[in-house]
Amino acid sequence: MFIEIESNSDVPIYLQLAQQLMEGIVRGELKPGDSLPSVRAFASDLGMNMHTVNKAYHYLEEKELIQIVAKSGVIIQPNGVPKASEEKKQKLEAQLRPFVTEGLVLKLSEEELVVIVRKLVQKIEEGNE
Amino acid sequence: MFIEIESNSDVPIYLQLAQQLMEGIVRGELKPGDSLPSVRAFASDLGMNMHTVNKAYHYLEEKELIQIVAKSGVIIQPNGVPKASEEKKQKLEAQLRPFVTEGLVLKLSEEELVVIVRKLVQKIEEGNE
DNA sequence: TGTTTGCTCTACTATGTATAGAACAAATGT
DNA sequence: ACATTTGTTCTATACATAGTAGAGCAAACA
Repeated sequence: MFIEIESNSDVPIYLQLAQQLMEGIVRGELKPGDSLPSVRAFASDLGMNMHTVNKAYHYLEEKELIQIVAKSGVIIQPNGVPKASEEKKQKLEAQLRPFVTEGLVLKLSEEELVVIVRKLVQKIEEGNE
Repeated sequence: MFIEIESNSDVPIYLQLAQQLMEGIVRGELKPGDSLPSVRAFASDLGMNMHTVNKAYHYLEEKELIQIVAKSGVIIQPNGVPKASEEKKQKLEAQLRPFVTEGLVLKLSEEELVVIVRKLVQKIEEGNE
């Protein structure tokens, strides 16, 4: 599991970390039950602060993707991630809306937008870029 | 053109405003050459600060969707919006990536994600919700 | 000529991000 | 049993963004 953080990005580094861990889960590099590094060890590895890793972990815990066991460690959700509820799908749709709007205003067609999504799915599942 | 701002949203209100104006452009409610309200009048209408409207306008100007003519007013890009360059498409793809990841980690299939995007295109073009 | 326009300036508050160091109590490893 | 490691909690600092507020400017407009 290779983590790359862009310190110049406008995306907070705790979110970059969380997102890359999510991609690891999608790819199966991180399997249910796998343990993640301690906040101190991970922070040291990545050259960031303990609290920043902690924030990423809690972000993933809120999404029920990992389990944080106090004074013990952090593991990937052992039972696997349940499929998105209708509510979560709607939240995702709402979050997606501004970007679809941006595409449309830049004269991209529905098909072009679909192609972008399909390409992204491939990239994420294969671990490209 | 109806604008609705959610003050409880985690999306900054200047962005909410800019996004809804973009949807207006997509729908053709705002046509090239149309003028937008002055920052003061709009702010008064929407119950927000002049500077917040100003920020939304400059956000849209950076995207070349409107033209701000100092001491005169603001108009929708008169020549229409040029189609997205390859660079802009890639930027959009990068912005979309975390949300596609989120969908995949919640066990949504590629097809389900595509359906969400198609639904969104319809909603935005028809002005639903 | 008086009003409206976007622009600029300072100012203040609130929130989020990131880092830093310290201490705590429970789980873990030996 | 003991020392280490664990996530948690606390205080602190620094910086950026968001939002509001009020004032003044010079040019465009009617």
